[in-house]
Amino acid sequence: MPDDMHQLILDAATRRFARSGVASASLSKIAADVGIQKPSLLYHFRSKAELHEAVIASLVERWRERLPSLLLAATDGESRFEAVVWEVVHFFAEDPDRARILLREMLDRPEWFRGLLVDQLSTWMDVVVAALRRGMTEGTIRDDLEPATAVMLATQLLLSGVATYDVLSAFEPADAPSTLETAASADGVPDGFERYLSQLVRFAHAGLFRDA
Amino acid sequence: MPDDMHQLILDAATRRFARSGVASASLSKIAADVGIQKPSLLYHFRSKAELHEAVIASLVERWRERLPSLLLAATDGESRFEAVVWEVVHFFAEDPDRARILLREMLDRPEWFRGLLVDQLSTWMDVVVAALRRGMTEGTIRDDLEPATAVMLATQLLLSGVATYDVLSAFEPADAPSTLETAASADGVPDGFERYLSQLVRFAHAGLFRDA
DNA sequence: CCTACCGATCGGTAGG
DNA sequence: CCTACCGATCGGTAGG
Repeated sequence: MPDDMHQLILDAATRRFARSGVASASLSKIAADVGIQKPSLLYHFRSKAELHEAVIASLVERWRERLPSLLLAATDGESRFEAVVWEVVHFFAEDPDRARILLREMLDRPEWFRGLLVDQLSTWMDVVVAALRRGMTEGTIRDDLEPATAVMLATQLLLSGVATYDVLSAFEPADAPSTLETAASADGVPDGFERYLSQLVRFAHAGLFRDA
Repeated sequence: MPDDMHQLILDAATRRFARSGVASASLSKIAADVGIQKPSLLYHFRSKAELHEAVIASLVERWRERLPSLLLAATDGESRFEAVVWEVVHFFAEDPDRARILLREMLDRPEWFRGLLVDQLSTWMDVVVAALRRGMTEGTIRDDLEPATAVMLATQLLLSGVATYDVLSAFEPADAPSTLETAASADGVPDGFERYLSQLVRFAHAGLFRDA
């Protein structure tokens, strides 16, 4: 883990791509982050385009690892959609750079991203839409929204809400009961961020569900 | 209007900045868009940084022009928040590049953007939050969300929903009743986009309001 | 994994 | 508004 140069480069590139964008992130700086020279980086990844693809592929792969639990959460009994929403928000919140990279790709290559969605998300979308339609006939889901559109909007809210937390928290009440501004809860997520996430989920929830 | 080179450059830069990001948009290409050479552009704007600032300032100025009607919509009687939401969504929808530029700034310079929000939006936020609190006591507004957070989330949903429409519409039903895929309604907004916008507004609405 | 180097492109300046 | 040019940095290659 600590000495797999391939993985170290991938992680550094992910960070740089997320914060500066792919075009503005230079191979020299990514190499410097892991303590090597640029030509050495280009031995592991033959071009910047290949490194870019690898970063995206790694992100997509981690999403696919999570899909089974997402589908389970979507199809089981009780509070199924709430479970899905929490799965999605945790996927982004455990590394906000994921959300930032995806948001940048949406802006940089919209048609490409659209194709990625159709390839990677169609199955998941079918399952979720079917469950939403059941919820509509049961009266738990709002029936004034196109199901697929509602899913996309809810996901976009979670994704962009996590990606831009640093900005959106500008007007958060500062009456945090924590003793340090860097106070973190058990799982390493800062207190303020966690409170924000629960509001994010509640907002997305309201977009899909009828009031209890 | 058509021969004001200063404005032509601003418009071209806005477009390039929105689609490629500031760092990746080159002054040469912006100059070429308006039919001049790069040194000629640098006569109108002394540096790329100055051009960047001018694009942002123009966007902020257009937002400030819209503020009065926003505050009116927020404080008048009946369906006040719905009017505000429509004002905001129209501000972005009439030129989605506005939303794209703002979203990129949030990713590129989060602390700077946070400061901009505090400077430019505090007054507006105070008015809207006060109105939201009244709505909570009246029972029309959901009371399980921090008002300022709810406003930020709703705005972020509208902004990022418009900015990434090309992506998020991937699963939109294609059963449009229009005769052409480029069919546009009276005000020049394509049919599919307009239907999407109304879903966007409905979703944001649900995040703020209780069910009727 | 390195040093040394390539052509292309960047933002910006000189000078007219 | 232009041509001509600057140093810096980019992605990538040669060669070891």
